[in-house]
Amino acid sequence: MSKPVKSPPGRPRSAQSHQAILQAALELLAEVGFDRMSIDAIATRAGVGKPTIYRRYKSKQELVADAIESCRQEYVVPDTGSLWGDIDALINSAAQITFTPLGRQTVAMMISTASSNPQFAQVYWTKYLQPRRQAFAVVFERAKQRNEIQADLDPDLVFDLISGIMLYALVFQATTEPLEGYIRRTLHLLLREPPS
Amino acid sequence: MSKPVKSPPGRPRSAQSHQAILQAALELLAEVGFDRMSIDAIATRAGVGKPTIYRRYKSKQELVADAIESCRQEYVVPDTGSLWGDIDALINSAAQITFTPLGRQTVAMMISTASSNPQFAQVYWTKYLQPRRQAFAVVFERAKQRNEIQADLDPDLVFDLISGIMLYALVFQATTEPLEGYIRRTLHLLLREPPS
Amino acid sequence: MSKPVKSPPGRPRSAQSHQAILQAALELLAEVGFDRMSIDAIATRAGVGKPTIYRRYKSKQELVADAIESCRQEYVVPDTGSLWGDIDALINSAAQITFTPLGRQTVAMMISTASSNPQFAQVYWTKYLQPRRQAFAVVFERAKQRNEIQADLDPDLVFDLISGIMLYALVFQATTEPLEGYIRRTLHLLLREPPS
Amino acid sequence: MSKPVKSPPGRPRSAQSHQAILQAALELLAEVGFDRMSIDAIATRAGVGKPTIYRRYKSKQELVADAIESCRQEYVVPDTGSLWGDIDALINSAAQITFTPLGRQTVAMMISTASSNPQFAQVYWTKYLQPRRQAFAVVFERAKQRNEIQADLDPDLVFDLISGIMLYALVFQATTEPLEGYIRRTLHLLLREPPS
DNA sequence: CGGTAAGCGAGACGGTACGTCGCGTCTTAAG
DNA sequence: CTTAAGACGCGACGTACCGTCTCGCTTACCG
Repeated sequence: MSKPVKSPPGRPRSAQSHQAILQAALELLAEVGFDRMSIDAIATRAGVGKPTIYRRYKSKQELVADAIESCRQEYVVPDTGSLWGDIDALINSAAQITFTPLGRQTVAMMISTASSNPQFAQVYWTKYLQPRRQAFAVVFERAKQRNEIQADLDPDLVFDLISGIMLYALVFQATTEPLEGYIRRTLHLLLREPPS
Repeated sequence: MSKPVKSPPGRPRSAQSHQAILQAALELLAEVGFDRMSIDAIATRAGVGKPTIYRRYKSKQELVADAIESCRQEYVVPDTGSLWGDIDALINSAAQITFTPLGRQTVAMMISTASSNPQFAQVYWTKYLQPRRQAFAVVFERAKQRNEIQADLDPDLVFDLISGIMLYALVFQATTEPLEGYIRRTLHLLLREPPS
Repeated sequence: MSKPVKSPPGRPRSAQSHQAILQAALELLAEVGFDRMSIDAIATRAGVGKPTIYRRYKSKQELVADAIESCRQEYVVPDTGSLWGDIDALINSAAQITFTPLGRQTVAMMISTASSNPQFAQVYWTKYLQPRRQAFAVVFERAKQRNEIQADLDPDLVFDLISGIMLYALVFQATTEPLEGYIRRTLHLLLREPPS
Repeated sequence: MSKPVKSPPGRPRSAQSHQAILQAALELLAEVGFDRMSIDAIATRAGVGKPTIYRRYKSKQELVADAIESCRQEYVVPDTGSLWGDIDALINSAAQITFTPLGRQTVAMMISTASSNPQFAQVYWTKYLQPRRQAFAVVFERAKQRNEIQADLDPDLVFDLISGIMLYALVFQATTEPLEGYIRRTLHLLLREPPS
């Protein structure tokens, strides 16, 4: 059989260009940051025309949001059998994503965009934080069943506190103590355990 | 002995222009935000030539940093006689500064600048957060003497957690519950009191 | 063999913009003169962005040179049947071009540019003076055949003298006698006729 | 009666600064030309403040005019005993002044300024050309008395023609034959002598 | 001889124009 | 009908000079 698919004239590169654009955007985001990254540069590096980008995204923010979104890895709720094991896994996972040049840029862009363009923060919240918050709730539920923590402890509040302190450490990186200890001390305080 | 500092030759820089520039920068920052604010617009509103701005600041960030810096008001440690009274005063003070268009822009700019220009975050930390952290320690010390809280509670950790949660709320403003209650619940949790 | 000239890729430059730029440049040149004419003003009047101008011309001089070049009209050798008739036609033609605001600006720019940018004068010479010089030679040849002038009179030298005196009158306009009489007296002298 | 003019109160203007300004102006005029020469550069090179320049001259043109004026050397009517000897002396004198970078700039500036600022050309005419025109008339008068030329030859017209042709040659330097021969041929033609 | 008024170098001032860069859109030719 | 290429109108950028002004200091004269 010869090719029966007579696809509409000329769209074969679509996926390829798409990937090249996202790749170039991510590279440049990590290299020079959001502000200094130009659409022209992305197009050139991706070997793509500017309209090809604008056909897909209305703005730089949209493009970058999608680029960041595209490289999110599979997310699984850890289940190591103990509360602290699960927590370590969650924190490591978050730290690996956040405390890199790309992660910093992501957060920076999101924050600086947030006031003028709240839906961008919304996207980040929904796509990224929400699942982790729910995962955290699952971890907490298991811990409660194991009697590792009190039954009335609000997992969302704890999660938000941890997220906040990570954000805080991200911003004032050089001026605060190492992040790990910070988070550990916080959790011990919240869980009413003596620091180990 | 006379002062060793000699006034430099030439016409001194106009303090009046300086003020006008800072004023215009703050106004525009609050009105349109950092990104949409042009140096031309600042110069025009301040009734000043562009070079007069560039003579003082190498970049928009430097200018805005100085503008923000210039409008920090006097800071006093509250002493209402009770822990929660003091805390309310501190939180209100922080909220008044942070949860305004100008405050949001300040934080946004600071964060987006932080990775490429860490000393900017450093300045914010030193000039703004540090004093409040110390004030918080004083308030805690008084509360401990009144036996309102446990003696081993680390005020810095609590302060950083509160700061973090405020930052978090600032970024994800629309997606979380109202800030006040959030902070109150957090503090009750940390201070091991039942929510009132 | 096919044409070796390939049309370059991308959107071609707009002939419409090109015309508008030249038109605006000529207008402003005549209105305010070369020095007081800004590229911004040209762009605005032409309804065109500044980069569109700079894409075509590296400097104001280049632009103006092209603008002037673009409005050179068709040139025909006069043939009135008598030497003086032809000469009158030539001089009138030259005067109409030169002794106008635009003409003055043209010559002024050319001269002030000449030392730093000799090829500009070269262009003017080749495109404008050369044809007239040749026309003058033709007129002279006809006059010689009619025995109106001596056979050994060098038309180029006479032409250059006339051109020189016109230039001289252009520069020192207010301080010399009216041009027409000047040129007439000169020609009578050169042609060894008594002034009529 | 002694001088009724009272010297004005206050510190008199420094002759030294004056000289330095003129010197710097001439150097820069020859080096970079009128347009690319900035008052700032003149002030810096002269080791002088800008107001010191503006106190003396209202504009760049005025300054440059004075600078050029200041370096005019003594002018004497040649009297070699023969017409052609005198003419050679006059032409050499003119050529020495005109066909140098500084001379070209002078003429260029004058011409480009002439239309917007005719009095500048007027100054050049009065201070520079007028004396030479008169000298030329004297030389002609002597030649007529020696019967070297016809009595009815108008020295002013001849002078203007020579001036014009020199101007012409200055502008179209590269495109015409060497100046000397040109002028000689012209004169022979005007004086009705066969070219020697 | 001491006051004083103008000149001095330096350089900041409000402006204007410069030439460049990036935006997001439009227009080609090629496939 | 999409692509790569690239020109378009727009507008902000940061720089260079303009001509004026304000400093703190001479410097020469005049009372």
